[in-house]
Amino acid sequence: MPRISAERKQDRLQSILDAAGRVFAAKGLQAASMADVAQDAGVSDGLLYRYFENKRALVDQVLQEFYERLLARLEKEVARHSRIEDQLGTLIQLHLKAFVEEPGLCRLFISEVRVASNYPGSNIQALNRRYTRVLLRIVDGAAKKRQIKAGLDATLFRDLLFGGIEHLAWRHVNGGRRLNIESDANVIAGILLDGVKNRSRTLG
Amino acid sequence: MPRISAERKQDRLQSILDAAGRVFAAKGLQAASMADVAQDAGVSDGLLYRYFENKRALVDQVLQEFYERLLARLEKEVARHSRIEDQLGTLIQLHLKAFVEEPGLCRLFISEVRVASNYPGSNIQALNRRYTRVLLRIVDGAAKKRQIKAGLDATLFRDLLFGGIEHLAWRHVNGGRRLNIESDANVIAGILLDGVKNRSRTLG
Amino acid sequence: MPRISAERKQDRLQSILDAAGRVFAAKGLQAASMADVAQDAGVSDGLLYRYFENKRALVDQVLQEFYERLLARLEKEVARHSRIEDQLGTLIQLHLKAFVEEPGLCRLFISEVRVASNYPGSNIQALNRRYTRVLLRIVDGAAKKRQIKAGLDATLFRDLLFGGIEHLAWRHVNGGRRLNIESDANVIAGILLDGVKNRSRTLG
Amino acid sequence: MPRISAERKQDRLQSILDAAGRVFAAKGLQAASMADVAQDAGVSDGLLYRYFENKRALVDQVLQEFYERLLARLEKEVARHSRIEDQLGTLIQLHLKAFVEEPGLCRLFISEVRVASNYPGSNIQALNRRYTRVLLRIVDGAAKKRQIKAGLDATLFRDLLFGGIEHLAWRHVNGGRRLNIESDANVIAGILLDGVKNRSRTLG
DNA sequence: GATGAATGAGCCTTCATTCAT
DNA sequence: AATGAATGAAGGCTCATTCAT
Repeated sequence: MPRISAERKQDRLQSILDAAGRVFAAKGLQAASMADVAQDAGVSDGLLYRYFENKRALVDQVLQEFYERLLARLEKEVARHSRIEDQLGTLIQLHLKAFVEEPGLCRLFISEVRVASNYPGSNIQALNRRYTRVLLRIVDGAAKKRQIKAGLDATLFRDLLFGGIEHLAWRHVNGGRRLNIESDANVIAGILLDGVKNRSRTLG
Repeated sequence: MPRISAERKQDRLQSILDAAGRVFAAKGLQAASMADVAQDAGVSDGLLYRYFENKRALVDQVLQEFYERLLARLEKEVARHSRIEDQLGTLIQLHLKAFVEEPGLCRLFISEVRVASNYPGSNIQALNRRYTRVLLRIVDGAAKKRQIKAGLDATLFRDLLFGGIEHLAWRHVNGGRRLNIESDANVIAGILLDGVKNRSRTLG
Repeated sequence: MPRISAERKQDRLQSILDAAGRVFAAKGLQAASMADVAQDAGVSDGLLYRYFENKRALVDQVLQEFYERLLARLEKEVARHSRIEDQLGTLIQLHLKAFVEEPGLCRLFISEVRVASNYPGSNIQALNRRYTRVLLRIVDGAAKKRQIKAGLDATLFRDLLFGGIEHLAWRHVNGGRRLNIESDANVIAGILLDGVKNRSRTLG
Repeated sequence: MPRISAERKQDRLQSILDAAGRVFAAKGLQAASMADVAQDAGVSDGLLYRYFENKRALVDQVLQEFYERLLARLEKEVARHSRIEDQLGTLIQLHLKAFVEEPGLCRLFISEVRVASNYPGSNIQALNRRYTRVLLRIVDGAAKKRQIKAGLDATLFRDLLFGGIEHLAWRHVNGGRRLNIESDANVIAGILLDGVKNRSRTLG
C-alpha cells in the first residue's frame, strides 16, 4: 500500500521532467547541473535519482516526450487532410511550429537527439521510425493517386525533410532567418512533392 | 626580433590544430581534454593558450578549417561543370564524401557547428554565407537557362540541401543507412532540381 | 496488546540479521547498503531502524552472532575431549572451519571485529573473554596434569592462537595458501603446546 | 627542463604522503576525505591526483612505506644477532614497537593491509614475501644449528607470529592489555622456538 | 617563448537516516 | 507497526585555466 498516492508520484515525476526541460533548454545540457534541475523542480538532489538513473536518462526522457508530443500532433493533424500537398504542408508546419514554440527544447533536441539515439535502449530510434511511418503513409497515398511514382525511398525523403526543417528552425531560433511558417512550409512541401513527382524507387 | 620565426609559429599552430582535429574527432568534444590535445600535439598544456584563448576558440578554429576545406573543394569542383544537374550533383557528392571520409570531424561538425556559429566573433556565419553563394551561383545559372524559375530563396534551398546531407551523413556514420554516395547524390539533386523547376521567388 | 506477536517480532529480527549476514558477507560492509539488506530481508528500509539503531549496530549484531555460534561450537566440542592435544587441536580445527565455511563473514569478522570491539556497548569484548575462558580451561587442565607449567598468560596465548588462525584463514580465503584444516590445526596445536610446555607464568 | 626542481617535487610527494599517513591514521581510511589530506598537506585537492591516481593508490603507498620502514629495521637489527633466540626476540620486539609507536598507522595497517594486498599491482605481496624471507633466514639458521628440525613451513610460522603480534599490538593500542614489549617479545619467541624445536617439515 | 605544476570550482552520484502517512 | 518517499550532506574526481620559473 503506497503511502503516497500514485498521482502524487506522477506529479513529482512530471514536475521533475518539466523542470529538466526548462533548465536544460535554458542553459544547455552541459551547463545545466542536476542540482539546477532539482532546485527548479523544488525537490532535493537525491530525489532525481529515484526517478531517473542518471542525468543522461533524464535528458533522454525529456527529449522523448518532446518528440512524442510532436509526433502525436503530426499524426493527428495530418490525418485530417486528404490532399497530399495539405498533408505534407501540415506536417512541415507543425514540425516548424513545434521547434519555434519551444526554442530551448528545439536546440536541445537538435544537438542531442542524434547522440541520444545511439544510446542502447534509447527509444529515439523507435520514434524516428514512427516519424518515417507518417511520411510513408503520405507518400504511399500519393503513389496510389499517381501523384508520385511508386517506390520512393522514404528514409532518404525523411532525411531531406527532417534535415531541412531542422536547419530552418535552428537558424530562425538563433536569429538568422525570419520564418514564415505557413508559407515556408508550403514552399518546402511544394519543392519536395514536385521533386519526387516523377521519381521512381531509388534505393532498397 | 622574434626568437621564433613566423614559419615556426605557423607550424606550431598547425600542429595544434591538427592534433585538436584528431583528438576531438576521436573522443568527442566533451570527452577530449586540452591536455589530450597538448599531448597529441607534443606541446605543453600552457602553450595551447598562447595560440587559442580557450577550448571553445580552438574547436571553432578546427571546425572552421574543416568547413573551409570543404568549401574550397566545392567551389573548385562545381566550377568544372556546366550542366546544372552536374553542378548540384557534384556539390552533394563532395559534401557527403567529406563527411564520410572524416566521420569524427563530421560528428563534431554536426553537433557543434550550429552552436559554434552563435558565438560572437565566430566565422562560421561567414562560411555559411559562402556556401549559400555557391548554391546561388548554380541556381542563378539555372534561372538564366530557364531551367528553373527565377527567384528561388537560396537560403531556404541551402537549408533543405544542407540539412538533408547532414542527416544522411550522420545516419551513415552511425551505422544506420548505407550510403551510396554517387547515386544518392544524384537522387537528391534530381529531387531538388525538379522540385524547384517551376517555383518562383518565395522569400526575400 | 501488541499487534504483532513476540514470535513474529523475533522472526523479523532474525530474518533481518540473516539478510544482513548474507549481504554484508557478499558485498562487504562498505559496499552493502541498508537498502540492500532491507530488500534481501523483504522488509522496508525504515523497518531496519526499528530493530537496529543504525548500520553499525546491525553489523555488530551480525558479527556477534557469528562469534557466538563459533564459541558455542568450540565449547561443546572441546569438552568432548580429555587429552590436551585433542582439545586444542579441536579448537583450532573448528575455528579454521568456521572461517573457511563462511568466507564472507570471515572477511567481515576479521576486518571489522576489532574496530567493532571498540564501540561502546559492544559485546565483542565479552565474547573475547569467553574465548579466553575456553583456552584457560584447556591450559589449566594441562597445568594440572603437569603437561605445561602453571601460570601461562592466557591472553597472550589466546592472541597468538587467534591471530595465527586469522591469518591462516584469511590467506586461504583470499586464494593464498591452501589450507589443510586437520593437519594444519594439529601442527599449530603441537607448536604451541610444545612451546608452552616448560614455560611458567609470565604475566599477570 | 623542469621548472620545478626534482627535489621540490619530491618534497611535495613526501608532504602528501606524510599528511595522508597522519590523516588516515587519525580518522580512519573511510572517514578521512581526500580534501582532509589535501588540507593537512597544504595543497589543493586536485594536486593529490597528480601524484596518486586515486585514494586507494595513496593509501597503498602510505601502507607500503610503513611496511617497508618496518622491514628495513627488522632486517638490519636482526642481522646484528647471532643467537636464534635473540634474532627472533629482536624481530618481535621491533614489530611490536613499530605498531605501538604509530598506533594510527598500525590500525590502518591491520585493517587495510590484507585488503590492499589483494589489489592487482599492489606491492604488499612482495613485502609479505620479504618478511617471510627474514623469518626463513632465522629458521634456516636454527635448523643448521640443530636447534630446530629442518623443514618447518615458514609461511605457517610467519602467520602464527605475525598474527599474534598483530593481536597483541592491536589490543594494546585499543587500551586492552598492557604491553611489556621486551618481556612479551621474549615469551613469544620462547614459545615459538620451543614449539618448533622438534617439529619437522609439515607442509609443502 | 615554453613549460607543467598547481589550482579550485564544480559536478554527479550515493546512501544512511528520517518522518509523513 | 510498517512503509518508502524524501532528504541533503558529503565525497571522489576532472579539467580548463593560470602563472612562477
